[in-house]
Amino acid sequence: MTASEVRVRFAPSPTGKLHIGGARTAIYNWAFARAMGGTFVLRIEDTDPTRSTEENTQIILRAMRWLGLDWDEGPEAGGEYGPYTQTERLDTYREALEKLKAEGKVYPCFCSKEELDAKRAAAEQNGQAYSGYDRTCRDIDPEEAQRRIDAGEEHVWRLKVPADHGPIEFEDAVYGPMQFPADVMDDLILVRSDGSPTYNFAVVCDDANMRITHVIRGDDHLSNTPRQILIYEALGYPTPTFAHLSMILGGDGKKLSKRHGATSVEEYRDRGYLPDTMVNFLALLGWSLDGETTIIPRDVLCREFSLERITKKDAVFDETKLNWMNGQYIQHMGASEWLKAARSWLVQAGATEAAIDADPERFMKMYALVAERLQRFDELPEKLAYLFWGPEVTLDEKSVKKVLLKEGARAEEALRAARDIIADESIAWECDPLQDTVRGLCEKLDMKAKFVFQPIRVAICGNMVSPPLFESVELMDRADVVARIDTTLKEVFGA
RNA sequence: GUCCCCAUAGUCUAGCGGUCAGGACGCGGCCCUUUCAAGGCUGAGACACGAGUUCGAUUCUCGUUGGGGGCACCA
Repeated sequence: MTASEVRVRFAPSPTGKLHIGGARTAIYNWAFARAMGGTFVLRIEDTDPTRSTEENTQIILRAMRWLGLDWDEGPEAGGEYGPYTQTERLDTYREALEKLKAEGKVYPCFCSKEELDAKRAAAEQNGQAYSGYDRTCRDIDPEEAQRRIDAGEEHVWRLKVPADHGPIEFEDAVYGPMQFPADVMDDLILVRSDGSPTYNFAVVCDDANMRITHVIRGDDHLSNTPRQILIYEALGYPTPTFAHLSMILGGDGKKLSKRHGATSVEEYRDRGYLPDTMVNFLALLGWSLDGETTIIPRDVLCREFSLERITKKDAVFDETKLNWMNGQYIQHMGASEWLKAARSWLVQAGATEAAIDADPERFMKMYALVAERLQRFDELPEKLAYLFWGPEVTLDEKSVKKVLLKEGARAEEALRAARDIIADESIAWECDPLQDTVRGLCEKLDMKAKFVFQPIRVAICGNMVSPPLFESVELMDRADVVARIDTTLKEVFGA
């Protein structure tokens, strides 16, 4: 490893599913690592035992894999800086604490959470700003402190922020120069009374020990950064480059939450969005290639991604555009890829697994029917169900009225003539010959194509709106199609 | 309350002192057409406001307004 190698990490806490915002953070880290020829580390931050679960960890890993965000180091992948789960790194935090104790950079604090809450509440009552911990325990005599610890008194360990510390400055790769007055930094807790590390402490230890060079994370951590820099300084570690990402908001401009509908990656997967779509779309929420290009395949993203082109502004997650983009990806994915992705939805439409396995060619032809008509795969079952009706047909009442029963139209006449063409075994059971013959029929009857094709469509597909007619017919069984027309003729016109 | 951040059409964005303020989604119209789509052409639509700096501000500075985030023994 060279000293200049880029190392980034995505560090979700397994307290829920992989959120849209988290996914984008992951994508940026991943894309940046790839673009820089660096290393992408995945780390599980499970120091909150009350909210972290193994199940959530698995859900997150699954979502990452589904998105195609492969990590070079992390759970299951291993790596020389492991383990990659915080609860397995507790000894490293203990070590760091011991080091700080030895150097007198931390002190035990015996104030209870209740006391502190009360102080905070009182300050707010009096209309005063609560300016952090009042440092009551900072000046307790070390020997007395040790006596109280030995006596088993409950305590946390706080960072002794140097009294003469000037403003904390750093250069954010997205926001530019940042400056925070040091006096607003209180002596934050590093280790809880149960001995577990707090988030800020654990992150700094891990990022330093894992040699992370660029911390790319959500905007909500911007105010945490000066605190963390204080910890880096106390520990004597070099600070990484920070890059903070603006938030992703819901349509109402508020933070994305359950109220806005789907918020997790797996929900989007279940509604029939493609991973390529999600990566492309999320990448563009706060980053642009050139301001012009909107379809950006992952290999291009991995080549061109740069921190410089990340936006500072919060972005609203607009599902309309996501739908459009997914449609674009479906349109260009090709038949065999499509069949893989569409499989479960085809089964919902009425196909059987066995039928798909027996004749994949036939099913791949269905791609042409919907390639330009699908935005999400969950639209597929309804759109293609008619292909699997066999000899049955379910007639849409409105379509029957408008197309077959419209006054003055010669729908019945056209349909009966078409029925004989379709039933004619001498005409090959293929789209073109069938379609051409029906076109000829239009001329013979001196009717506009529309008035001939639409009745046929309704009789076979049950609806005046459907994918291309004879391309569909070709994929069905001749006897079935004829049976459907006969049924329609009987139900609509009698006889 | 306090600290920090942000501000180009409904949405995602380009712009980095002089542009007809560009692209994409969505919306309207036209073309194509056996339906629906897709596609092509086309139209409407934006620099939050107010002061500066400057020959000239969307762009630089300050303020106002609006929005967002942090201020935990959560991450």
